[in-house]
Amino acid sequence: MSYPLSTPQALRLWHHVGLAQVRDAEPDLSTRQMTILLSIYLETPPHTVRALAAKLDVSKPVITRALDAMGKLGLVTRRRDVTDLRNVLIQRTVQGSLYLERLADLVSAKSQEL
Amino acid sequence: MSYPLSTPQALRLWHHVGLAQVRDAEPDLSTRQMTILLSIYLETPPHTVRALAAKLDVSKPVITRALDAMGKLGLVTRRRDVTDLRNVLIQRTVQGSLYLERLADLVSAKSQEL
DNA sequence: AAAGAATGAAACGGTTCCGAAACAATCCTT
DNA sequence: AAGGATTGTTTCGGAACCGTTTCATTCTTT
Repeated sequence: MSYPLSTPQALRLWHHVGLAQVRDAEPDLSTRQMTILLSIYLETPPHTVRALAAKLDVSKPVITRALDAMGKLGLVTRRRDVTDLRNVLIQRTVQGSLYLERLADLVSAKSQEL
Repeated sequence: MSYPLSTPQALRLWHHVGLAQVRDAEPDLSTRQMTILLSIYLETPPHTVRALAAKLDVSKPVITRALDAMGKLGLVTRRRDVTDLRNVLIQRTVQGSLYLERLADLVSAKSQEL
């Protein structure tokens, strides 16, 4: 996969994936939440609130609240850092992995039908 | 572009695009709004509230409110149907085209860096 | 040990979104 | 012309999100 997507291909891909998400009425994550979730699962740990806030260029409360929401959905967990009790380490869950796997399958499948 | 994206490629693409959107602090559209916008611009007119609601499998007020929000941003316009005054025809705008063009460029560019 | 820095969470007020129901306007049928 | 159907909007109470500020806890420096 080294070919860039053309303009209409990119839009169609976004459209198809969006349609599937909206129709399936899944627990719809916001763009911010989704991006945070992907950062947690794609980049190497450890993940802290502060580091995520810096990477996304948002305030810390934004991260805290997103973690609250996604924690309620079982997509991430929090645990205090033993070496520095101020820190909170964000951890992945099986459910979160499955959620992103489904998203990836969706994107992958739709990218074929262009 | 006939190769399907692999699972990690798909997630990385979503991540990169999300990062760019979150950081640029654009007028962030929800998944629903974005999908509605894409439906309007990718599919052949005419577009009515009812037809969009049926296609996305959501209620009509969802469409109405999304159109309100996006209309305020100048991304779409509404006009009454002359042949049936009950209908509202949703129309594209220059600003909406530019918005989606930017999104497509973003996706296109990121799809290259995989 | 005390003062300051750093981390994450909570509080606050305001805005936006949601689903469901009720509504006004227009069309269609008879 | 009248009753019913259709279309899009509005209203209502409730929930979620936002930015900013404040707070509690923990670490670090002196």
